[in-house]
Amino acid sequence: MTTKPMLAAPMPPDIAPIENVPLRVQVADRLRSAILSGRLRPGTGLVETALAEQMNVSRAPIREAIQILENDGLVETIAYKGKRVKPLTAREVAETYSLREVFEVMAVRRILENGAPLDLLREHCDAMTEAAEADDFEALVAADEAFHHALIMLADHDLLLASWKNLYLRIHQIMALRNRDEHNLTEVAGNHPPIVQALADGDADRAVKLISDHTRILAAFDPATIAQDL
Amino acid sequence: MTTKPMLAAPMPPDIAPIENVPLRVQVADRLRSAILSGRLRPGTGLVETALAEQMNVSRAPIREAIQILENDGLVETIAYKGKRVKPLTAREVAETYSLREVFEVMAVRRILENGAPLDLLREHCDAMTEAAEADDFEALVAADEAFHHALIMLADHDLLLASWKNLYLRIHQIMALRNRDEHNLTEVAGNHPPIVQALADGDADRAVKLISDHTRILAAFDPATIAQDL
DNA sequence: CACTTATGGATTGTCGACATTACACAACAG
DNA sequence: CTGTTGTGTAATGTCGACAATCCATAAGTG
Repeated sequence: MTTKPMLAAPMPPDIAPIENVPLRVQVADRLRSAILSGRLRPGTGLVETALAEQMNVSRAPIREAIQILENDGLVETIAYKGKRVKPLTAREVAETYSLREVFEVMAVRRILENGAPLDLLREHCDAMTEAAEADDFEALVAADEAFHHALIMLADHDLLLASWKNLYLRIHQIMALRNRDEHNLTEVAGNHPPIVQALADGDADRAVKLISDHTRILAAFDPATIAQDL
Repeated sequence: MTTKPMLAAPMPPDIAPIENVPLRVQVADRLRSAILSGRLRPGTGLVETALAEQMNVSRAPIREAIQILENDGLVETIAYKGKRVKPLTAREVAETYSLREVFEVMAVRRILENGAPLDLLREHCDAMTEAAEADDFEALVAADEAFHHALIMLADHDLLLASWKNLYLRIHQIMALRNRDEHNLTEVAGNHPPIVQALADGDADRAVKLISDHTRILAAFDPATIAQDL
C-alpha cells in the first residue's frame, strides 16, 4: 500500500537543491526584467525568431515566455503581425495607481480587523529613512516596495497578494521609465511612518486616508514622460 | 489568378467576416467553458496528449491554451508532473468574493463621482425580477452578471474591468458547482433595485453598504459543497 | 497618372519527433 | 518483513521544419 510514500528520511538528501527551471521561465524572467528595468521600452517589437537565436533556444520556449508576459499584461500580441511591449498610455498609468490605492486600502482595513503585527513595517520604514538620508534612490525604491509588499502580506489574503504583485509589475515599469528627479526622496520616506502609527493606533480612517494620499502623490506624473502611442 | 471576386465597392467584400481565431484560443475557449460550467471539476487532470488527440490538434496549441487558462487562474501546472483544474479551497472562494466586493465598491464610488447614466442598470434589474418571478435560475444568473458587468463598465476603468472579468471567471465556476437551491431567487433579484436607487440619490454610503451586503450574501456558502483538496 | 492586382518577404501558427524528468512498481538485500 | 535500489512508463519540456497569414512594394491596366 503505497498510497502516500512516507519517507523515513524527511530530509532532502541532495546537496544541490537545483530547482529545475524550465527554459520558458528563464526566458520570461529575462524579458520581464528587461521590460521592468526600462531597457525594453513600451512599443518595442518582440520577434520570436530573433529572440530565439539571441538566447540560443528554440522558438517554443520563447513563445510560451512571451505568453507569460502577456498574462502579466506587459506584452501584447497581434495575430500574424507581431508582438510588442505593451504601450503605456497616460490613462493606464492613472488606472494602475488608482487600483493600487484600492488594494492598499483593502489591506489596511484587513490588517486592522485581524490585528497583524507591525514590526516588519517599522523595519522597512527605517530602511527607507536611511535610504532617503543617503540620497540612495535604488535603495529607497527597494525599501518602498518591501514596505508595501509587507503591507499586502499582512492582510493575509492570497488573492489580493497575487493581484497586487501583478499590478506592481507595471508600477515597477512606470518608475523605471520615470525621471527619478520627479521624486522627493525625503517626502516619500516620510509618508510611511504615519501610516504605521495610524495602524498602531487602530485608527482606520486616518490610516486609509494616509495610504490613499500617499498613493495619489506617487500617481502624480508627467504623462509625456512615459506615455507612448506606439 | 485569384478567384477572389473583384468588387468595386470599398466595402469589406467578404460576406463572412470570419475572424481568424487561432487554434489555441478555440481550445482555450472550449476548456474554459467546460471548467466554468462545472463539467471539468476542480482537481481534474489535464493531459496534453489526450486533449490533443481528442480535439485533433497538435500539442502546441493545447499547451498554449492551457497556459492561457493558467493565466486565468483556472488551471495550475506542476512541472513534469501534470496539469489540472485548480482545486477550489474554501479560503479561495471567500477571498474571491471579498475581492469582488472591493471591486464593486470601487465601481460604485467612481460611478457617483463621474455621474454615469443608470438606465442600463435599471433594465437589468427588471430582467432579474422577471427571471425571479418565472423561477428561471439560468436567466437570473445571466441578468445578474449583466447587471454587475454594467456596473463595472460604468465605472469607466479598463483595468478594473479586466480584473473584474478575470475574477468573475471564478465566480462563474463557483456558482456552477453550487447547488442552485442555496439561492433565494427573489431575494437576490430584490437586492439590486435599492442599489440603483441609492446611486440615483447620490448616496455613496448607502450604495456602498448595499453592494457590500449583497456580495457578502452571495459569498455565504457551504464550503463542503465545492471545496476540494484534490 | 490613378487605381487595381500580383508578388515577395517577414512573422506568427501549427505540427510531429525527440529529450528530460518524475513517479510507481518490481526486484532484491538485510 | 522492512527498507533500498533499479527500471519502466507516462507525462511534460524542447526542438526544427513547414504552413498560413499579413504587409509593403512593385507590376500592370484603364
